[in-house]
Amino acid sequence: MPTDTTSPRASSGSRSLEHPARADIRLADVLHALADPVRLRIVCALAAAEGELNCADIELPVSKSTCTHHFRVLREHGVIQQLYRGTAKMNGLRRADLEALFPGLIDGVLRAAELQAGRLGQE
Amino acid sequence: MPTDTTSPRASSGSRSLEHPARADIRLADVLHALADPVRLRIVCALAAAEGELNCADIELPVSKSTCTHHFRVLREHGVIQQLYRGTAKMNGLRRADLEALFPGLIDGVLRAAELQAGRLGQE
DNA sequence: GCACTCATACGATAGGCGTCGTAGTACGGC
DNA sequence: GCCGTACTACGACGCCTATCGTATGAGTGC
Repeated sequence: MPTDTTSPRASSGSRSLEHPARADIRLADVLHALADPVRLRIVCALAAAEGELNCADIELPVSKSTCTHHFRVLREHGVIQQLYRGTAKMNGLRRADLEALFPGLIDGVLRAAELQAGRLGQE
Repeated sequence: MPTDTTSPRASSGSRSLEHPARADIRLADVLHALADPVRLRIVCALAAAEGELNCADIELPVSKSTCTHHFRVLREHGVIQQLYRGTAKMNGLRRADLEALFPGLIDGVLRAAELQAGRLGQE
């Protein structure tokens, strides 16, 4: 990054990432973000954790690069928030924003995912 | 249809279309089906109509072919049901199936779509 | 300072999807 | 029987996306 000489304090765990504002989150985008099995799994894990999770804390059947890609999709579509903390990147659901925009939607999806997992698991 | 001599009553509105069984409907597929603005519009219109709608009864900003494509996606992913009635094809939401599989999900999505429409409309 | 780890960026690839136009098929009415 | 209407099938096009491997940057600990 040759041109970035303007921010000398870019370190100390504050490499910041772009997130859409609450008002810019679109339903179709959120649904699209949730429509991938891998991402659905990520969201379920984050919801279950209730707190923040390291990227590597979620076991996924894809490579590291692909994992990064999915996290980015979720972030850019307003589903999760990410921030750096030292060497790790913590991820969390944007529950409050999503609930404000689409009340009940996320819980419905999470519940549906659980139900389906149970159904498919024991059949 | 040269080989179809087995069903003498194939007319009278019974060209039948393939629908997935309730047990074969997957959450990710449903979300994917709903993740397109055009399809979201179709689903909202069908939900508002409460009954069955002709394909052409829903105004869409796409060509006829594309329209057919979107209806097919919705049907093959288990979101709507379609059946021929004479020259027209009637469409209806598979509310009961979806509600049984993913309780509250569809209503959540529909409500979210309404809220967003209101928000975007008057801003 | 150096090595290690975490995560990213970039390039490449293959497949899917949304879009359209055109040609074709099924029904119903004249 | 013929035509108009409603929808479909098929092929094409461009874009987006999921996937990967490799190279790179940021931070931690020795």
